[in-house]
Amino acid sequence: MTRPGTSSLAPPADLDSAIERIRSHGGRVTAGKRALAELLYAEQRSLTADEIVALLGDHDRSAIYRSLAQFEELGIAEHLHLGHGQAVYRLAGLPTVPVLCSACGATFHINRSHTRAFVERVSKHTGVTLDLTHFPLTGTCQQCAATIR
Amino acid sequence: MTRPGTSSLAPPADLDSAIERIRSHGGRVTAGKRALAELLYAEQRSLTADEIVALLGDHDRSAIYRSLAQFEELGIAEHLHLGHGQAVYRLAGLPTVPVLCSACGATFHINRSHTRAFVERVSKHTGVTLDLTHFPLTGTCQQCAATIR
DNA sequence: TTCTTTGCAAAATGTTTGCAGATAC
DNA sequence: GTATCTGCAAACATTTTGCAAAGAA
Repeated sequence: MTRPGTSSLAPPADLDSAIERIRSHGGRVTAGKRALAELLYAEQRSLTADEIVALLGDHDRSAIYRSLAQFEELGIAEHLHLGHGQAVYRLAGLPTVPVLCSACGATFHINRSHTRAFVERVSKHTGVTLDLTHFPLTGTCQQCAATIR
Repeated sequence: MTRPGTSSLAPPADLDSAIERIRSHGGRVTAGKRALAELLYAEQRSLTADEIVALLGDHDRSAIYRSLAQFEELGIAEHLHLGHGQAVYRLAGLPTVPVLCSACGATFHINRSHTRAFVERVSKHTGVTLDLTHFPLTGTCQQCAATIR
């Protein structure tokens, strides 16, 4: 299975370290991979494969998927599944937890600080170490909550 | 978009109420739907479409998907996405939150009581009303945590 | 009888794979 | 020079859709 969080490497500090990491692990730094890495560092947010294709312009999808897979192995990027449809990709180790609004479909982020006590409680009571960054949480955003009732 | 938690109906108390709900909303109670509902009530857990097909025996997949969709509209069932690949389906309103172990791939459940304070905190600070039952959380189970290090 | 549902086949969606030529190192 | 990468086409896995026949109320 393709598992999130498979890489044991710490997220690289910046774009240059990421590029260097590709090379030092036997990968070739191609124009496509460099553009992809630059995009992820520039955006600092979750992007669907479609968005990546659109933002990169003339690039092959399968090459992008392969580059993203390599980035994940190298601890540079990670992907999340938003449920129905597409996954999203982003830099590894961002300090936020993605939340999908089940009413309007928008994705937003809450700071990881909110999750700490919860993660500790679950760990203490159940032995399970949660990692809330690999799948989005689901909820209703403020606007939608207001609209619905 | 196919949204989780779309139904505003409370989960039916038992199988008979579920059956009655189908009928009272203009649905026909067929042998297939009855078998599916019985299965969900008997198992009280998340099942993949494959498992459902296997457990029900000779049933058409598209009919099962359509029945599950109807059950969701009626507030009888809900589905979750475990990421790569298949979704899982289960009765609506179960008092547990699914957790996917990112190391071994197993799905288990933690009691909803653990999530209450967290949900309140996020609501207060961000305005977002989390619903943690519609997507699994991700983490590492006790065995895997022990094995890995 | 009427409207819903089934079963089958085909489409749709998002991702993965095989392979030959191009490219980084 | 050689192993990795790209681009293309085809495969894949899961879910959805169209339609005619079957079935529930």
